[in-house]
Amino acid sequence: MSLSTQPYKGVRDFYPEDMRVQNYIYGVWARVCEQYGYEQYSASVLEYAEIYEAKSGQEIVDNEMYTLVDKGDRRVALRPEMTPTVSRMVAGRRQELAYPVRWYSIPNLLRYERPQRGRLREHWQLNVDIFGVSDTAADHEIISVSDTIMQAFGAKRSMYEIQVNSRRFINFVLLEYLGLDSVEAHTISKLIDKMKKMDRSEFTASIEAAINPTLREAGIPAKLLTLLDGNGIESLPDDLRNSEPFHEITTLMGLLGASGITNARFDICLMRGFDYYTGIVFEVSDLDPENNRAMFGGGRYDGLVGMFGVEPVPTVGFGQGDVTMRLFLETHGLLPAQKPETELYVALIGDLYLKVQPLLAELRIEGLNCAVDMGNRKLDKQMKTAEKKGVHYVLFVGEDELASQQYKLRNLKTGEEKVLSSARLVSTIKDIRGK
RNA sequence: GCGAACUUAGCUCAGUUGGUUAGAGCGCCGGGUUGUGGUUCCGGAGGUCGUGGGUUCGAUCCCCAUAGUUCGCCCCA
Repeated sequence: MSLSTQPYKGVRDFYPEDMRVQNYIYGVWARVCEQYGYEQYSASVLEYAEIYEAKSGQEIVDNEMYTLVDKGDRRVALRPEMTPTVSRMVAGRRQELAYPVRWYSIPNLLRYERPQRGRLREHWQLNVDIFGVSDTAADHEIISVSDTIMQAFGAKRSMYEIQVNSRRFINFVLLEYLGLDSVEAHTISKLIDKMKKMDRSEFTASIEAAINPTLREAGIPAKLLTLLDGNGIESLPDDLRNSEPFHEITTLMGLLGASGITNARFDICLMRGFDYYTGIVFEVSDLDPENNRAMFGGGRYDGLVGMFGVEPVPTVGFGQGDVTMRLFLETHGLLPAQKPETELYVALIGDLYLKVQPLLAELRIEGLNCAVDMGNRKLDKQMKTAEKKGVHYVLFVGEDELASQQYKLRNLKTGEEKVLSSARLVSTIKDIRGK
């Protein structure tokens, strides 16, 4: 039987050219996070299955989680998200950490799903969280980080939009303002979440069906629909706009405006999938009609750390997946060409593998990444290899060059050749690096 | 988990209304005599037509199953 060369369903192989793109994305993520003072952490892909059962969306736990039983009968999961892990880690050291704790990580996450465009079974997801701050400033900083990341990737404000809402506000609207009970409110919030995908009559009917007859006759469904159809803060009734739960939205929008984030807007229909959000939620969407989708998002989840039996720690965070980010960059032509790490390919004229070693060592100590050809091959083959690898420079080394210590350097892009000493060679390539 | 489309060479795809040795372009390998690639010329390798069954004298083509990919639902990054 011959083995398949395909990777497991829904996961990717990263060949060197793919890895360059991944590293570019990870690099932008890490740089922006560190600019804001976030520190990197990591953890194992294996977790006790229980920690997801308390708080992740039930759908994920029931149908999409990779679980196994180990030899000690422990129920183990391959993590489907990072938030429970980081909450566990913070809970474990809650007394010794210096708050506010600002942490980021780029873990791989696994979910047993049907693979589709922008959605695989394994992806790498930037997770950025700030712990210990109840103030809206933390919500503002988290959204600023995600916006700065978009800017760092070269996105224009016309390419994406940031929707903002608040779970606390939505609960106030559904429970206090409309008078629903908590079961109805939960059903309604799930319906609102998929409103844009349903057709209008189906949505209206579902809303009516989810509300008890007394309230239905009191005109509550119509009141709700009017709210949902409203556009932005201005269309909200005064008693909602002036309500206490809405204050944090007003404050947050003010902070975002002051930061020059002009493409943020309040959206009463934004819900987010996870049940653990307790306050502000936000989502970043691609505005390109070719790729019109929610790319990533996050929000406040003040209750999660407390699930580990300790005092609660207020938290805001977001997660951004590599697959959707890459789709965004490709859709908008923002992915820069990636250069290979190897800068110099050393072609040997004659059986000089041993004799060239001192030169290679010198070049490497000086900081050049150089690969040497092997097997005493014909020169045209050696050059073809360099060209195919995308290496920009070839250095020709034969007996004469080793004797004179003057080497011929060829720029494969331009065809230009120079005869240089090793020191000049190093400075020549270093000069061009930045360009 | 549900519905649909697709799967022919390394890649992108033709093709056979079921019939002897299945094609193209690009790529790959070798050569054009010994120190120069990306252009050009010559030659070559490579496919049990996704896999497993069935129908048939005969299947890459028809039927069934299965795997993978893609699209939608669900859910979400």
